[in-house]
Amino acid sequence: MTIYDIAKEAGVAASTVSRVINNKPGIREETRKRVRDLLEKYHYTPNEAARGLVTQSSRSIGILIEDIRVSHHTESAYVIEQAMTARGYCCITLSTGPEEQKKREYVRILGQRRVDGAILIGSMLATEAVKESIEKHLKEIPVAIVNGALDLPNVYGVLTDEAGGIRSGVRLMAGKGKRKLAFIRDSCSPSNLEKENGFIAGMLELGRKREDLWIYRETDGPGRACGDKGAVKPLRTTRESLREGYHMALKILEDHPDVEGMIFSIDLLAAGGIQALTERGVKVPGQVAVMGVDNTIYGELCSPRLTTLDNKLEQVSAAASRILLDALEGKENPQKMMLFTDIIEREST
Amino acid sequence: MTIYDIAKEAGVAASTVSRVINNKPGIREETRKRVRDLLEKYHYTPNEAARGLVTQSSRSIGILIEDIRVSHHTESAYVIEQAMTARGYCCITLSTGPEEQKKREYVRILGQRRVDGAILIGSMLATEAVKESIEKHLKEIPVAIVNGALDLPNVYGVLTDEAGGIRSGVRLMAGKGKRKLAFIRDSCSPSNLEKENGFIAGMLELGRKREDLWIYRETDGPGRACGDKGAVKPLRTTRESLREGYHMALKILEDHPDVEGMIFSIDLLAAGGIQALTERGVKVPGQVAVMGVDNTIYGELCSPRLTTLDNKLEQVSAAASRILLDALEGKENPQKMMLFTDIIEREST
DNA sequence: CTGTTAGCGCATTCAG
DNA sequence: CTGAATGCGCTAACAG
Repeated sequence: MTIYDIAKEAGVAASTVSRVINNKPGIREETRKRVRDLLEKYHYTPNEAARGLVTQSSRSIGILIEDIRVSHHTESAYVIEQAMTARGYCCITLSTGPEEQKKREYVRILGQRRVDGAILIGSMLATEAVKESIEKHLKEIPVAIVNGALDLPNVYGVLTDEAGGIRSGVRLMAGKGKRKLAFIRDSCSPSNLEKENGFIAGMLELGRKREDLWIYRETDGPGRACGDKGAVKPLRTTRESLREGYHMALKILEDHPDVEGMIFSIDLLAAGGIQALTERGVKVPGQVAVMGVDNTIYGELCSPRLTTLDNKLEQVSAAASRILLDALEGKENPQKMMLFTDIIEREST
Repeated sequence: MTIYDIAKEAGVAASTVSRVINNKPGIREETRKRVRDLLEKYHYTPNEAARGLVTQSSRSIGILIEDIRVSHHTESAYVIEQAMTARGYCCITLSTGPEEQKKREYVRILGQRRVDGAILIGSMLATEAVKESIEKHLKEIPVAIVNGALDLPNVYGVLTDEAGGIRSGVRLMAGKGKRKLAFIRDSCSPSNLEKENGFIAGMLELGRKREDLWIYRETDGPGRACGDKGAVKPLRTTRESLREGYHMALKILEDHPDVEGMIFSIDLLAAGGIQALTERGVKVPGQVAVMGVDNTIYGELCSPRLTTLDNKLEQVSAAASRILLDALEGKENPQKMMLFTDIIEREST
């Protein structure tokens, strides 16, 4: 069913049908009704591809996400999708996985679909490979990054002060007499490196020496340094993260039996850590205080309930959506902005 | 950058460029190389909209999901997206929300985008409104439903035996001497009604009378019966579900202090229930056994760890993807199939 | 107020 | 082996 079929049956020209569909003025009410009735009768819906070809706009935006199963990324995608759908845009969501080559390829696919704009969720997507691919394939359209930034004229970055937040976390623990702290992070995303920097800054403030800090990076496997080109890390499921946190906590307990606090880069790791500590009979927070990041539901499920750094992902996502929509309408915004984090204090500190 | 631009610079016709792009035979290797180099030079990527217009295929499939934030739906979307992307299909994912009108509309949007196939995630999408909309807008393409079914010639349903699973759960509890059981469900999705039926069947087996069963349906709000047309339930966040489980457990404890077991329709509610029981000093599972459904990570986070009905969502999703891909290639499959559930027994029973 | 014409970018005939 | 012509379904000038 095309506008020509409708036009023929209505006894008008295709352009008239088009005008009716798009609510353009200058059609006699009688004609309009006749066409409308046929449209309804055949459940006609315009072909977006054809429409996009002539209007040079797909009315769609692309969302790139490293792993759709990570709950805080999903929350972000939800906020963005709601905002975009409300404005008539369709969202093409692609899970890239951790491989740089795939990230590159998926940026290209968005270009191929001629999306009107794109949003990248998570700092793991703010890589050199992605940057190059954006320059090649998404040069003409606005791109926003949630919790990341890339130095390109058409790319907007919305960040949060995670470093400052973690430093506050260190102070919080220190204020409770916990000064022997460990920091544990999973991947080496820019965001996690920021958190690590915050930890270092906080510990330096406490008078600790840089080389004595207890910083645990997740095992990247043998012979693969973090940031190694071509290092293909498989995607980790939530269950694996939980277990990883569990083992990390045990390892720290072994290395430093006098540890007084653990700050994990994400809630899920922290939840695993709490499970390990509890199982070992270590009191949380009496003996060891624990803190996570992201303010996810995981922190409310474990017991004791987890103190966490709320990095305002929802607000960041909303900001990124708004900035993208603004850009789509020609409105300008600063290329880079930062929101501030909050510590949600619960029972684990 | 179009094939014409490339063609002009290469000194060939557009059709030659098209042949090179699509790896068609019958081009001199020399010409092919010349064109390839230009394609590479300009980072050319064919316009999918134009291509789709002539090939009558968008190489995309639509995914409808009620709420992308619900973790087991997201897991499902992930599996599907992986399967589809591997075959060169793009996924257009839309969160419908609970309103029937929106579900209807989003089916139409998929039609408008001329998706080659569609997958609906969750039994909440197997409604009359969706059925009508599919008949209007997706009549020609294959549709698969994850954990649901709809009686339409082009719609495939993949279900799990949740009723049987819950009945087994009842037996499991009875086997441990817990015979005074309550069932609690959140929404009135077909899937939840199935679970309720399983509970009823199990309790009847235990010799209980149908009218004496302790079945708690979530408060739909004043004056809104479950299944009420036009009842607009707001989407509930995971946090609200957790709290709801908490309050439900308290209410049951009040109504029936002698309760010995609680079966919740989803893990998250059960996790909230466990929190309430623990807070009240009720031993789990000593005094009250608890069970959830979905085998999500939530069940591994709460303590004691939750016994749950694994409804094999991942397998169901994989099956739905495969069936859709088969249909896209003209291969036939039964219209309706069922997988079987397993109980994962942990500490709460 | 409505019809005619052209063209969006591409794949696919059919000639040559 | 390659080019010219056609049309996918639609919108947007431009006429009338």
